[in-house]
Amino acid sequence: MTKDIRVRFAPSPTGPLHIGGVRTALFNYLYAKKHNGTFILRIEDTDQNRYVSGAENYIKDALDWCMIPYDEGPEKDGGFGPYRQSERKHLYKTYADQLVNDGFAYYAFDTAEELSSLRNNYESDGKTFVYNWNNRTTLQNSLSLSKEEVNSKLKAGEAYVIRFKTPQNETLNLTDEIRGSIKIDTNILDDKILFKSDGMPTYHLANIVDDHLMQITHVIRGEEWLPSLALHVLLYRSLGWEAPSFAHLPLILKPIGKGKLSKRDGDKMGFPVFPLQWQDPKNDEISSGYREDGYLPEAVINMLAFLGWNPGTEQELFSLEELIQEFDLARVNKAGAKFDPEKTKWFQQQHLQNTDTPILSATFRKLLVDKGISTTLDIDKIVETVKERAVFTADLWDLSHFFFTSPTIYDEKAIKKAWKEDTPLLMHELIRILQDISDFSEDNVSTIVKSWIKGKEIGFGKIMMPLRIALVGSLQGPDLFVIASMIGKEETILRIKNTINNN
RNA sequence: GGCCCGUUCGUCUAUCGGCUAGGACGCCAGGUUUUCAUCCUGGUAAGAGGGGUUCGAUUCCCCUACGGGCUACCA
Repeated sequence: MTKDIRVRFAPSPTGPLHIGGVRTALFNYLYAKKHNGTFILRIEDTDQNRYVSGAENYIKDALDWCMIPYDEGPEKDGGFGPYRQSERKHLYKTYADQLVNDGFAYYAFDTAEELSSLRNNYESDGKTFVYNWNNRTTLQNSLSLSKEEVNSKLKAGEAYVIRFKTPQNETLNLTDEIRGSIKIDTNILDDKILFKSDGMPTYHLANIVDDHLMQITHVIRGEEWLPSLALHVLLYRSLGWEAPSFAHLPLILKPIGKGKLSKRDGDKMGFPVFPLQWQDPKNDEISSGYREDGYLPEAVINMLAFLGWNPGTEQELFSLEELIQEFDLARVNKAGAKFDPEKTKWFQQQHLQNTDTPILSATFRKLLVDKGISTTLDIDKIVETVKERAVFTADLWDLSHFFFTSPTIYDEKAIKKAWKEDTPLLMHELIRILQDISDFSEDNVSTIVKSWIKGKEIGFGKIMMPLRIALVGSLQGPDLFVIASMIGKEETILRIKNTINNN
């Protein structure tokens, strides 16, 4: 029996999850589900200074809205909890100590100030300070100090960190599922801090310990972690553990300009970078979200899936189920992908068209209630006739308001174009024709009005355009006879009269 | 600066040595819709540059250029 696949999404609650994070979660989820595995949410809250309240709930809500539920996570224990690193605090020290005892790590007493002034000195010389084999014996640590000195410092309660003692003169042959093999010379690595002086582990230690304890088989994360891969693999080895497989996802880049997509880009460039709207607890600033902007989660995940992955066929529209079926790490690209708001809109439009009318009607009914509109009209039919020109559900109102309310303002350009001197006379004549129609079904009205126009030997536009202005208020919208039939004879005639009086 | 990763139409991408380089978004044109949108049809547009390897390179290797990431007691 092969080992069960277990993957994890491990965000840190420092703010709202942005779409890059959602994509990482999605790929983990797709991989897990494709292989009947387990998808785990782990909250990496080891940095107390950057903790933002509400962020964890945001992450959960976002995953929920995006339809990527986790099998294990906070409040959802699968036997590997707890799932917040702050609640696992007691675990990490043991492993840090083990590494020290086994000679793979050491205590360091250099203060943050000392190190930062060292960095500044190096920088002014045009060099970069790296804490590693090259200078570790000249700094304040258990490698340079005598055993007695170290013990007395420790006993005195002096602040210390635990650093990894990177092995020397070794070429590591690392494997990434997406990029293949990567060779790294250990001499260029620095002695990363594993355990901070505040008693918390750094990402590097906590991550390895938790992935091991939680029996993670595949680590799928963003490319920004690629430089840490060597350290992580070394850590597994030093702890005597088998390392999982690694896959580093290409980054999502800004649509225009340079660099990776950042949290600030969204509202600056006019599109959301967050799945859900977010209000910053510090300054109450609001950042827009895909959900609030009217996007369907189906569209968002479809778009996200295609940022860095493709099925190799020409199919672009996918349901979640289909994505699970087709997903394959081997088909993930290596290069970063620029985010495209236009294509995102297209995905949305396509998914909205693929949404069944009753589902759209349900949200539309709520929208009507919010607008204080009560109606006896057939909402399903209205949605059906108007749907094909909508991109967002909110568009439904703009495309159908004239079914519910008479026009009060008329589009100026439309009037100029279609409301001529002889129009009022023709409209009065039309009213008389309409008055005599007893069966006001769209087919019947259409037949009668059209034959009347033909009989008059004038262009259709002479009648149809003014009529459209009367019923809609502008030269837009679906078939006129559908509208007339739905609002009924009286309302139709009333609107024509109103228009005559107003123009 | 150092290290690592990457590089096909403007953008997302297909191609796993044989290419008239395919699709999608966008854009442009035409058609349908006596309106608008949708929709349909067509068009536009690409292998960063230079060396190899090979009968043959977009595909393999090297160099350069460019892009991206990392370089914190942040993740």
